[in-house]
Amino acid sequence: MLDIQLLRTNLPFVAERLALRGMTLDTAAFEALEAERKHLQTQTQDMQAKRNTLSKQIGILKGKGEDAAAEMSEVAGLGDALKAGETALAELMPRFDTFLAGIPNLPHESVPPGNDETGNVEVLRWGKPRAIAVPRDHVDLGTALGGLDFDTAVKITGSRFVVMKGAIARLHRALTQFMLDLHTGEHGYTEVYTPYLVNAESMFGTGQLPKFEGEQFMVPRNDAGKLYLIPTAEVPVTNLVRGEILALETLPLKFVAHTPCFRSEAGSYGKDTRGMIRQHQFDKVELVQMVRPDQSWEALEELTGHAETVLQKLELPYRKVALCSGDMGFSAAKTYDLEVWLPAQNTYREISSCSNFESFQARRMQARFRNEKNKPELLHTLNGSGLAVGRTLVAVLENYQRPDGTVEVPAILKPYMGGLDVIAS
RNA sequence: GGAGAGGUGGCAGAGUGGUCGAAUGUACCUGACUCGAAAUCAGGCGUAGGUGCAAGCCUACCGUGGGUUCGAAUCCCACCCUCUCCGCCA
Repeated sequence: MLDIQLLRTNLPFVAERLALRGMTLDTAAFEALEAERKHLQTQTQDMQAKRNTLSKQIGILKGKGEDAAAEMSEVAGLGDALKAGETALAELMPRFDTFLAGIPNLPHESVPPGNDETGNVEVLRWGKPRAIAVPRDHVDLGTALGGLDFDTAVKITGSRFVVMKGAIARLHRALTQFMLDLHTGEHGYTEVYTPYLVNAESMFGTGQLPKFEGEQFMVPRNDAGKLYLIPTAEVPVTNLVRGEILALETLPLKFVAHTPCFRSEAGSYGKDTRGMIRQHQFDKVELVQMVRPDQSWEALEELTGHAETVLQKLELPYRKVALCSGDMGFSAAKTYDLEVWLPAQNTYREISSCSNFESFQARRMQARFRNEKNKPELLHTLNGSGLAVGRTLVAVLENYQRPDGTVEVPAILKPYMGGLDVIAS
């Protein structure tokens, strides 16, 4: 959520930055809402103040045993207008809030302008793709090795799920373990285990609600609420600090969590229908930081570097891309994507997305810290995949394949694989 | 699933219709005393929003949502959550 004061004081600036995202801010609608709000609020608050004063006088008079009829009739005269004002305000504010909650974050100055993914800017390339004469894709490799089974997943659930077996299931677990150990051991993150079902407030806090409810798996629960399967660990982990006021010396907070992620709309456009690239359920190791505002840009570079380290240690070629203004997610001020080399697709594919949200999520969550002046101030939040485990598995299978269809185990993973060198059927 | 207790400020804990945004304690901040510290004493100390150049003033908030009333933390209704015990259970 943007700072309401920014819209009030500098609406043209906000509209201009949003236009970079391809979003047209309805400034006339905002100005109309704001005018109505201002009028209703001041008018209603004046009446409330009057009522409060009179009611206090009535209390004092009655306490002394004196007659309060004059005050009683005066406050009675307020009755209808006051109620009408309160009702109108109660009707207006949710509309105001919905309008505000539906506005995406402003892109940072350093974000390259652009309308879609073609405007993204490559920042660096790391590693050199291995020469593979006729690369097979992970579906062929994994199925032949008996470790990936899409047909059985269709039987027990439906499309866009997978069953893993044997050494490949273990490889999947090894990748997870390796990533968690790296981030906790070398990058200073604290491991957390969180719920995989969250309430609507948490989904609102990180920006998935109200705009993207259709992309979520929702679980009906009771009349008062429903729960959502997390689309990313970002949701429960960032919400750890929702409604909190943290002490300055506890910052920065750095958390890493391994969770499954559930996305309902993944693949609804018929993209990546084959294989594990786009699934309704996938595992991810997520990095989350809560930092002081003056340190968040430094933190984005650092956090992205932590994700890159995973790829480097796995010796997987990748490139780092700065997303352009039109391709960023709703809540982000700036995003780097890491794209891993997939030989069978002969291209780089997204495997991590690292973003600085500045105060956008913190404002929705009222997540603050006490600054040097002892005043509550909004935190900045960041997160990034470190990495998406399913896609990392795909990358390992495809990049480490051998001509005979077996797959070499990356050196760094061997301890996690019981010393296994090669995955064969 | 059954029975009971309870949700008030960072924490603890008063408050059952009227100057209550809320006593008191504790934590924290400032000052005094001290060579310094502890102890002690004095003062300060919620959040969000509105309005104003500012000082300030105003509104809302005592789990959530309704209701009664001139006036609700306090009374009524519904819901949510937490804790304890029993049952069931990985």
